[in-house]
Amino acid sequence: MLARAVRIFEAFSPGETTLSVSEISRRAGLHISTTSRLVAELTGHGLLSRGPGRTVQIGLRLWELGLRASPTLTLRQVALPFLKDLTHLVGHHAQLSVLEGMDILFLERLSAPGAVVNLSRVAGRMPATATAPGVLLLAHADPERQEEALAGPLPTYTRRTIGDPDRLRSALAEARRNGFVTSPGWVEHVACGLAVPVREADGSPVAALSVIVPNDDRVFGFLPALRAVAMEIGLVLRRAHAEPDT
Amino acid sequence: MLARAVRIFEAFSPGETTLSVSEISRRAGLHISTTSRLVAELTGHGLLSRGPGRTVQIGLRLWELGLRASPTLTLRQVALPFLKDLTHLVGHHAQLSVLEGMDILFLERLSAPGAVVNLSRVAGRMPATATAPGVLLLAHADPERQEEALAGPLPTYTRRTIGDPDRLRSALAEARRNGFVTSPGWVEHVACGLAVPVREADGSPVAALSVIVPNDDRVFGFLPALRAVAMEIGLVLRRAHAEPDT
DNA sequence: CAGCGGAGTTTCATTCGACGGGAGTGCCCG
DNA sequence: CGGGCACTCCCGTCGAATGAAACTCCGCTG
Repeated sequence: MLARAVRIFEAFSPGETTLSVSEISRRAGLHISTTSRLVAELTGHGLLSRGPGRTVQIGLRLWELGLRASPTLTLRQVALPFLKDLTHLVGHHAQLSVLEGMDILFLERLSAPGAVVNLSRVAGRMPATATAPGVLLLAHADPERQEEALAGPLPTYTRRTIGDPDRLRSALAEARRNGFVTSPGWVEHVACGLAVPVREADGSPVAALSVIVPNDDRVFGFLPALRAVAMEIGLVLRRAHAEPDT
Repeated sequence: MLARAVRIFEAFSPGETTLSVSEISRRAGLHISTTSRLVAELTGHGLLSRGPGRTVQIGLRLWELGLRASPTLTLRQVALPFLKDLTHLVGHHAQLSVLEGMDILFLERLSAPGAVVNLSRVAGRMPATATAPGVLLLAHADPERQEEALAGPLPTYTRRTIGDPDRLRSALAEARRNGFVTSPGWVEHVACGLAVPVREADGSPVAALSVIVPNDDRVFGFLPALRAVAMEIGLVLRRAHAEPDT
């Protein structure tokens, strides 16, 4: 069954890339014989692969399929050089992310040496309401999704993370008004995020461009540059959309 | 069934990232009602997603799962800054690839503006025997895999691509002797590949580092730099392997 | 060295869910 | 307006997934 296979994949987390069969069966809540059989089958398709000893890891084929045809690829490809420049400019982290359910999903993240702490990872998730790009994208999402966020739990990292619905509501309104979001100390006391939207041809935000910098009063100084880069990425994106490939 | 789901994923190619349900059913050779049901189910899991109109595309979740825990991620992450430098140095393309079956699979590819033509893509495949990194990695693979390559068909791009087993055999031997492979005009007449191995702690090559440059007599001039970079990637890789994460 | 226990795979009867024919729905185009 | 197409839904049949249990292969321990 398909759902079981997905459960198996989800047993792997960014921290633990290799697991044993019994470990998988425990995490996925599957019978061990089922797990064994499914792992064998998935391995046959290259979606999983066996490492040294009895370990199992995600297979190259899954990576290949996921990357090959995803609409994400274009976005990432287009944004990469801009992110590079941005990283140099701010001297810390630059990241590109999209909204997935109630989480923010990081498509790409570049860091300069000696940058402030940053919990995000490429292909990693964080609760949308706890991050600058998350609040920004949520502010432009369907009203129903916003309601869901307001109704749901609001996980916090520090005392400054948005913890109650009222504060979230005003943060969303402010995000729409300003066109950007800052997250001073939301995740780490010493760090501050700054996020702006990357817009498609129709004006709807498809992704967030953000930087993580030290949490001091120089944060807003990066805003103009960030906006300019986001605008440019949008431009190139629309051009790439019009005439695919190269 | 699982095999069917994989067939569906494989219906998507790098060129065509969005398909209709009937198109998928045709390519995957599945009954349309089966396809419809499976697509719906896969969409539910986020492995596929529906675009505008009735189009279907690869879902973000597949990308996420594939990227999140793959051993590839470390390799790519480590190599990325080195590839960037290399791209600047040679002024054309730099790529990182691994051997998958009889194909070479490109993990990362960076290009300088105005570079020579290059058919490769990130997450794309090419026949191993037709490329420099492919022949290099094949030369260090199990003997049985080499035999399979020698026995199998040898697809060619130009008249200079390796087309017969004898030439392949001597190319493999030469690759082992030299520790590098050049591919003058194998894929495009005007371009030449140059590939060296990236080695693990035990000395076995895990990937190939290669550049694509114009097909003239300056090709060998890049060899020392390429070797130095490959060595350094291997070094960092071993360190990252010893103490995971950061 | 025998005996234990945990991990993994294989076997097999049961049953559950996938399959695909066919009907139904909405859409485009003549 | 009516035929054709793309897609989804429904449902009886049947095949394939499931999980208990048996079996194998370790490494440990008394």
